Amino acid sequence: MLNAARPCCAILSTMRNVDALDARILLALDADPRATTVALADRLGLARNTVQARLKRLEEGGQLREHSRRVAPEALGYPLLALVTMSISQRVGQSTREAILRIPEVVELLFTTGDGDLLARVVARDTEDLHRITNLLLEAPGVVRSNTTIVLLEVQPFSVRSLLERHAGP
Amino acid sequence: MLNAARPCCAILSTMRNVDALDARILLALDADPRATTVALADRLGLARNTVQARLKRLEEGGQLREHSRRVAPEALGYPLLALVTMSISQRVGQSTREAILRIPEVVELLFTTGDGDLLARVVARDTEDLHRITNLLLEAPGVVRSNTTIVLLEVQPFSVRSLLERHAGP
DNA sequence: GCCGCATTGAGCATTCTGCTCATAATTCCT
DNA sequence: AGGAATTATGAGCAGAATGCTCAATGCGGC
Repeated sequence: MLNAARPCCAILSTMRNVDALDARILLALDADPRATTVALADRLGLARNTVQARLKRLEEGGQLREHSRRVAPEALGYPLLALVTMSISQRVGQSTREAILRIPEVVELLFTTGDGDLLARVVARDTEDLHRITNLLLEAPGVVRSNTTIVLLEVQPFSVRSLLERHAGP
Repeated sequence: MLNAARPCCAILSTMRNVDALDARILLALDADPRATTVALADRLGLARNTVQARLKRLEEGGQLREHSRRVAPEALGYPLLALVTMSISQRVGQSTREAILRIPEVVELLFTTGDGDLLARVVARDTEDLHRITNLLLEAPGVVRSNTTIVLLEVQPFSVRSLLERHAGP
């Protein structure tokens, strides 16, 4: 898991983009994730073989990410969501990120521009739990400053449906 | 889609938490998202009926979110990822969030504590595209200030696998 | 016009699903 | 400990889906 890091753009070269048909299939899957290939083909007016081949390509081609993306952290007992920006003092080696990624409550970790160098998305059981986790973060080698922002409301949880809809065409 | 907003905690009351067995099933699904129920049952040493019932409950109980969470925006032609924090001047009504959510490139929208009131996760085709989108955001009613941070590297893309592993027990 | 690529339709053996029911095994409550 | 409720298991069965192959049919680029 520690070497899951990847530059945002390097993928583009290897990764074949999804076209309008792929987008339509993914949207149909969005409406009913457990739909069978046949059901999707019916709904979209496509041949079963087409949907089957497309889906296989999407899964094998890396356009689809891991399934745990769909699991709601609340359901695991972590109703609190926070964003922690951190500044790194020294040249950041593997050690810093490894230390941070060893914390299970860190569900996402990004290098960013701007005032902070690192942004961690953290889930917690409650505020006390969050305090414990931010302390853990500050103990990671090279982390000199941290700033915690609590998420009050997920107005729109992560979703690329709007992009898919645009991609799917009219 | 506009009314997908939900308080972080209200769910907990309705939502039955996933237990260790659920977590193991979800982890197995993570390893092979297209695995059949029978295959999962075999791998986990469970009865087919058990896995079938559990999965049905997870899907129907809201513990699993939409499928498009798994789609990589890069594959749709949006290699750039940015975080835009915004300050809201007036009492923010529906109009502000609706205006923002009408922008397809906004893939996530959060109300937060701290210096900004709103945080938008935005994907873009390139920096010029990002500039266009941030201007769109500033045109939304009530948005007075914005601060854009570019994501340089996704060290760890969103994943709750570590939480699942802890939940699954030893 | 020709070639490569994707879609389509068909067929077939195997596997899976959805469903029900009855029987253990667990957990929870008193 | 006793008993009840929930959960897991095993079996069975008709119908449906899958994985696979092959041949035919578009469709765009050169």
